Amino acid sequence: MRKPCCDKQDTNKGAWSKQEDEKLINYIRKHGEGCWRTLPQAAGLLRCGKSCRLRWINYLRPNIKRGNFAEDEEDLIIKLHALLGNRWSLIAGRLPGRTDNEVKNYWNSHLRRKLVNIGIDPNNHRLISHKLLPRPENPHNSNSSASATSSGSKVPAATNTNPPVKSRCDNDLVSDAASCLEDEPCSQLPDLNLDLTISISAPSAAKLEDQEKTHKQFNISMDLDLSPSPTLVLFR
DNA sequence: AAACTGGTCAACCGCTTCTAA
DNA sequence: ATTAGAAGCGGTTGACCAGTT
Repeated sequence: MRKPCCDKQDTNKGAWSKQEDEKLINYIRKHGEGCWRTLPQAAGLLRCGKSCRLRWINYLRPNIKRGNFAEDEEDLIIKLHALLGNRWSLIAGRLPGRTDNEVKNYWNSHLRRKLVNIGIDPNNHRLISHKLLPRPENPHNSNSSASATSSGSKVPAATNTNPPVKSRCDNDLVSDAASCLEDEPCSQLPDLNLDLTISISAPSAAKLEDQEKTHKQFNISMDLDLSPSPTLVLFR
C-alpha cells in the first residue's frame, strides 16, 4: 500500500489565502519549481505538495492568461479535442498561457454544450444523427447520451471518459479524429484538416531501439492546419 | 424576499507514468 | 528487472454566484 502523498491531518484544504499565495510565489522565485513534496515545509506552507503544484501551475505562474477564450482559441481547442480526446494537458500545451484545468473547465461548461446545440456529439465530433434514428439492433449502444453528462454529474469516471484511440472508424463506436485518420477518410468528419506528424527527439540509436520496443518517451509534435473548418464556422 | 436551479471554476482525489536507486 | 517515491494527469466535487420562479 502506497503512503499518501502528504500527512493529510496537518494540511490546509480549500481556497488559498493571499498569504499562502505570497509564500508560494516567494519560495519558487527563490528556489525555482520542483521537489513539490518538500516544498510546502520549506516554504512554510501547511499544504500538500500536490496542492502547491496545482496552485502554482494554474494560477500563480507568470504569463497565465485569464479571462474569456478568444474565438481562435475555441477553434483550436475543438480541433485538438477531436484529435487528442481528453488529453487536456496536451491541448493546453498548444494554447499559450492556458492551463489544462482551465481548458478542461471551459470545454465542459461552454464548448461541449455549444457543439451539442449545433448537433455535434462532443465526444466524437460527429453529427448526432443516430439520436433521430435509433438503431434497435444494438440497444446497448448509448454512448453519446450516457457520456454526454455535465461536469457535475455523479457518473463514475469510467463511463464518462473518451476511450483511447481506436483503430476502426466505426459509426457504432465512440472514436476520434485520430482514429479516423488512421483508416479511410471518415465520412462523418469531413471538416477536420489536421496534419499530424510524429517526430522522435533525436535519441541515440541504441536508445531509439529501446524506445521503439517500449513505445515510451516519444515526443509528439503536431503541425495543425488551422484554417477555418465548415463545422466551426457553423456556430459563429 | 425567499427558494430553487443551473452554470462556473478552483481545488481535491485517485490513478498512471516517470525516474532513480 | 524490480521497486518505491515523485510528478503529472484527468475526473469529480462542492462552494459560490446569477438568474428564474
